Amino acid sequence: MAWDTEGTRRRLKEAATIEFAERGPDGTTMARIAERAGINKERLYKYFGDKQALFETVLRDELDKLAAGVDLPPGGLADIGEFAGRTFDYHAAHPHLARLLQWEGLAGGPPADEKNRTAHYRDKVEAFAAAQRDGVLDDELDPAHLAFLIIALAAWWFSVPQVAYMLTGADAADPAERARRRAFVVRAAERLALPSR
Amino acid sequence: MAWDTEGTRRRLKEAATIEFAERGPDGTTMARIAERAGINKERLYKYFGDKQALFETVLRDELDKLAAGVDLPPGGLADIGEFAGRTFDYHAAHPHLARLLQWEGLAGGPPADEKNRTAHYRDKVEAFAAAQRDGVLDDELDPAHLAFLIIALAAWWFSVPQVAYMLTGADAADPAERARRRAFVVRAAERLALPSR
DNA sequence: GGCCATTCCAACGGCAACGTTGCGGTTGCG
DNA sequence: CGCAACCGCAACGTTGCCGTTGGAATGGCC
Repeated sequence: MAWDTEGTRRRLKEAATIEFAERGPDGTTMARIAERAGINKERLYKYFGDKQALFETVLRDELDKLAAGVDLPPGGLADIGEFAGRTFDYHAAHPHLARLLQWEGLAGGPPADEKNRTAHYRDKVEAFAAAQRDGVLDDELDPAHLAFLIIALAAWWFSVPQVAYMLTGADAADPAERARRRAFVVRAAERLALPSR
Repeated sequence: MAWDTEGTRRRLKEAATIEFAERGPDGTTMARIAERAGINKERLYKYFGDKQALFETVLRDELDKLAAGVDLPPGGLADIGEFAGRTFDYHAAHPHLARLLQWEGLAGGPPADEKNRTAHYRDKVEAFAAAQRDGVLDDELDPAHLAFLIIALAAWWFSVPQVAYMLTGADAADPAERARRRAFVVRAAERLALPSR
């Protein structure tokens, strides 16, 4: 077998992503990550340093993927409902992310990769503000707060799934229910952000 | 000093609530809880059994307090904005609760005290449905989904505070910012749920 | 072949946490 | 008074994890 250091690194990181998302930083053990990856534990330390550093690497990577994975819809923010729907879809397809973000929020401490993320969010807020100036979004709303709550509509389902289950009585894994939830998110975003009719 | 078994029980539970909310089930140690309460660790086991049982007791208690703490506003659900605002206020005043709910959600597993909570939520959904029949809320929206997202508007801030900070650039502890956020939540709930103008 | 980087493996020391136990002292109560 | 329940304290055995280390095997490269 040829050397494949990049593959080893990737396999370790994927295993770490799954384990961290599932059990959180405290509940995860380095031994389990290595076991899942089928690679010796000692490699983890050579590649990523200690557990804290590994967690931050994982989180940063997943955030990069999110930024790359949710584009603005064709119509731009005028199609705010579709933007919210796509964010919902991304979370549904990548449940890791919401969980990692929550572990981070619960851990307290300063956010990982703060500078890049802040810059990214500033761009997003600016896009909302521009859409307001263009009149496609209601301009009476603070753009940062608005962007934050649009994300809330899409992400909250995955944040407290047990509450969603008890309220709706429906299984989140059921495609029909997921479609209903997505449609609701789309309409909610439109009612929230579009100019008053 | 007279016996005060109810007092020691309460002090242990309060300490456990703080520790669990802060560090989560995994990060919390029984010794720390006992230390915070100023009571010997051994008492914890006599009163509450093991760590898992203690966590469930704490969570159930906090949920009871929430149910008792957020009433409907005077105008009922016609004043949907105020209802959302009060939910926001409750979370701001009791940051424990949102954190405990998240730890529970992340832990997976079946929800604690499921039967009572489901019944409670069913009542809430029924109240939303009744308000729709009365025409004070838009009747095109599924009441369970609507109730869920109204909660999202109020609670999301406390779920990922690090994201709120990076997006708004404002300190959540600042009273002015909190007032702005609350006002925004009120308006958002109204736009979401009131009949189309 | 000679050299080096990568990988695996097994084991280690150190430490922190869980849950339990034994014992002596204290309080209520019949 | 006598007994049972409550409480504090210290220590215990066990388990599990972290992060490291020494050594050996393997694959690439000159």
